[in-house]
Amino acid sequence: MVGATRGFSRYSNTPSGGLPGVASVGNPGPASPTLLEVIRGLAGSSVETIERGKTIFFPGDPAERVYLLRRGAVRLSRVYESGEEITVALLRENSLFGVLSLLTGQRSDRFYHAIAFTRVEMVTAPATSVRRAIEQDASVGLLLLQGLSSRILQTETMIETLTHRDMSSRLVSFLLVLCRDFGVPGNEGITIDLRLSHQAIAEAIGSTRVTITRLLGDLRNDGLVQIDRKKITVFDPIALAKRFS
Amino acid sequence: MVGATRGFSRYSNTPSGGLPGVASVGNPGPASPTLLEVIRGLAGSSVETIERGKTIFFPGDPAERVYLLRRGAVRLSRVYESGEEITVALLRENSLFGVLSLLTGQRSDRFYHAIAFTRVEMVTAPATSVRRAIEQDASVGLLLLQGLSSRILQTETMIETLTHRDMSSRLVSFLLVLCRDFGVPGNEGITIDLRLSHQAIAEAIGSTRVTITRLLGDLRNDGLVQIDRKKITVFDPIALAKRFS
DNA sequence: CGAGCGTGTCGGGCTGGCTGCTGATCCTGG
DNA sequence: CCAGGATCAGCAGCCAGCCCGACACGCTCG
Repeated sequence: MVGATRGFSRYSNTPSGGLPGVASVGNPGPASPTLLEVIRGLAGSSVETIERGKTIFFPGDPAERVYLLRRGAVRLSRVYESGEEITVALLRENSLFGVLSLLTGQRSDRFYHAIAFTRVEMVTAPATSVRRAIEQDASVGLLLLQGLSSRILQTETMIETLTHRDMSSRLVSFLLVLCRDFGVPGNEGITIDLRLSHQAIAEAIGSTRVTITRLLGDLRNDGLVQIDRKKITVFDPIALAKRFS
Repeated sequence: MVGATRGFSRYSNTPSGGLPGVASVGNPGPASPTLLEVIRGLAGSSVETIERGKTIFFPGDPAERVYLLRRGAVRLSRVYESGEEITVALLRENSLFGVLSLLTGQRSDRFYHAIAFTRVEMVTAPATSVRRAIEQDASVGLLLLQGLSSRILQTETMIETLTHRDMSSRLVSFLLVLCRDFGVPGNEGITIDLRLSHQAIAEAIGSTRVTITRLLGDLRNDGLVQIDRKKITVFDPIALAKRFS
């Protein structure tokens, strides 16, 4: 009951995928340029294509560029010496990342590992150019601000997901987040446009591969989701949301 | 071993409390104004003092103001119909919140509950004024951007905390975060300047009151922390970090 | 076509959530 | 300043959810 309302409101608030007003960061209006266009126009900017699985930056690399994801998904993760790896964020299109470099002028190094989770197209520019551009054209600052606000809201949603006590709720909540960020509507539900291994899901929600296999199996047996070649289709997000315990 | 290095590096990176360059958002230099001064100067801004436990905004309230926390701590939480409440963020001084209102012009409502966790002093201004100010003076945009970047890093640290699988690690990690954000050094360690009930901790890390009581008791018995009138003192953060499992 | 990764399954063991209760501490109003 | 209520802390016992380790099978991509 509780969970149902919870999940329902989350989903129903996002008919076009996103928190109210959040998804549309990239198109502030017909007249003004988009964030993408702005960044592409900066000194030292470049457009890059990265293959699935390749690293964008390593922990320890100097943080001097800002990135805007144009197409695909990027995984930000923390790697431990044990080899264990946890996912801190799965970035969707139009997400801004590498913002560490925007902080006070002093040098700092990346502490996350950014890898292309799918084939990725992104635009990148030196932080110094970005700062200069803001000083010259205030609307750039506003665009960036909107981009970052959107990131904060996404991250907070993820925190909500992670504070669920039982894994089943966590998984369901995570799937709904993925629908919001990576879902493409089809005639039999929403398909999450990512090739997700159970291991990858486990690393994102703090569980283990075996548990994810079991829980996903349960959801499938109950006719709530379908999995085909690592792509998950959620038949009915509202029904799925009822699975909150 | 793994955990030791992990915790150590986190703490040793933050001698003055904060990620590198993160804490100093409020003072970009002697010449330029601080974010605080800027916001206070905006049309429609006000300085407010809120007593511990009072609400700053409710879910459902229209999101039209931006807040900068000047003194004290604010808890952002999600309330469910069951009465259960989870903490999405514990904001420290100089944190910017209410950023939802900065997103695209369209109306939107708050979906979190913001309450004063301690007695709070904050500065607030209408989002429209903020937007106008950015257009007039680009350095305002830069300051806000730094504020938000800092928030993102904090939030991501919290996600890291929450993906630890065992509660003991989660608690330890959370205590270290609190030391970073609310710690005041004393002659026998770092004291977290918040009156935290076990329930409050549980709501922040997705556990239960009873478990927190037990784990905190263990830490105390092992001489790692001390608790006096709900204030927690961490004797040696580095030793505490060794408690990661 | 073979190697490697990903998926599905089983059992054993333990962590941690849940319930119920008691005593301590804090807060408030008379 | 005290009394009484409310919140908080601590303890124990029960039970299940989930981690761990191990193994077999299937898919996929070189």
